[in-house]
Amino acid sequence: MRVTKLARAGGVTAETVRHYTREGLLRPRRDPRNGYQLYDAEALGRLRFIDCLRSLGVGLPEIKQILSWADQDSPPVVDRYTPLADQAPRIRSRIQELQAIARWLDSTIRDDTSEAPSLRQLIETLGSEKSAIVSGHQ
Amino acid sequence: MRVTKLARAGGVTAETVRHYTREGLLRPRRDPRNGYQLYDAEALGRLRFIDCLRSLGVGLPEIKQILSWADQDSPPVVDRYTPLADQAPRIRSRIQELQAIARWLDSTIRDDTSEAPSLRQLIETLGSEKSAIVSGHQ
DNA sequence: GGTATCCTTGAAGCCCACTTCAAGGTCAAG
DNA sequence: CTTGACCTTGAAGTGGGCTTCAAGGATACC
Repeated sequence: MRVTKLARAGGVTAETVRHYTREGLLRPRRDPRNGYQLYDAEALGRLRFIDCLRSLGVGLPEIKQILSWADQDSPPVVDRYTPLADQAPRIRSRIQELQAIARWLDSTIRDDTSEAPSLRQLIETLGSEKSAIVSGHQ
Repeated sequence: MRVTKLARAGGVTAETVRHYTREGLLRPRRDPRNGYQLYDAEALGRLRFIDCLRSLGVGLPEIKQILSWADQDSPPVVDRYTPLADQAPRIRSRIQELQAIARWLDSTIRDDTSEAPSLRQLIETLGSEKSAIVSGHQ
């Protein structure tokens, strides 16, 4: 598929896909007839992977490195040293928090009787999940 | 608690907390003796809430508005019109994807026998989750 | 065969969430 | 009573991830 199609499938703009491609995070085939960039199914996986890591605050250069490990199916030993490893607890609490938000959205959106919890209550919940004390920055 | 303590609890830098405070997303009490900003437990919830929305690409002004609704416990009718509402599907697929990554990390980190799935396989998974076709940008 | 939509490139520009700076005041420990 | 770790402010600076621009070719539709 071409750039716009991939972009739509991945929920980003075509410009973003081009950007990742220029930066070498995506490596499309070329259509020899016109020089168009052609992305396969794996590219969508990469794109989603990139988007997830970005959402965790990982920078493009670091992501590029991780992807290059994937490309060469590098030794698992190295994997343990990945920037991902120390992200693990952060990812887990992020999941918890997003789930809390998703649950809240569910009840708020489809509960016409307005028996749903208030936004204030959701926020209170987020403050008291055991998972919060995950160092991270600095 | 004071700024640094909140920052650590929330997994961000003190500067970030100050920034949010300047922008009006957090509204701490003041210690009348010295002018220090004092944050209560709810502030942690707000901070985590902000961080989650940021990770979904929501901008600070929009988040500020959402928080102001929480402050005045605004009518649930309005809630349906929130920028959050159309984020719902995106949040759900993001959860799926993060879970896939977390599972992969689990098996990779603690599986010394290196029977764990490869990074390549994880990425493949991310490309074929039904959840991917969530419009989003632009 | 026009015209609207897509594609290419590198370079330049922009946005905005933070960071840093500068110039101080507070506080606890020793 | 000094050292070091914290806190305050507004203003200015930075970084990086996109976006846009400019100039041009390909494709697709009617």
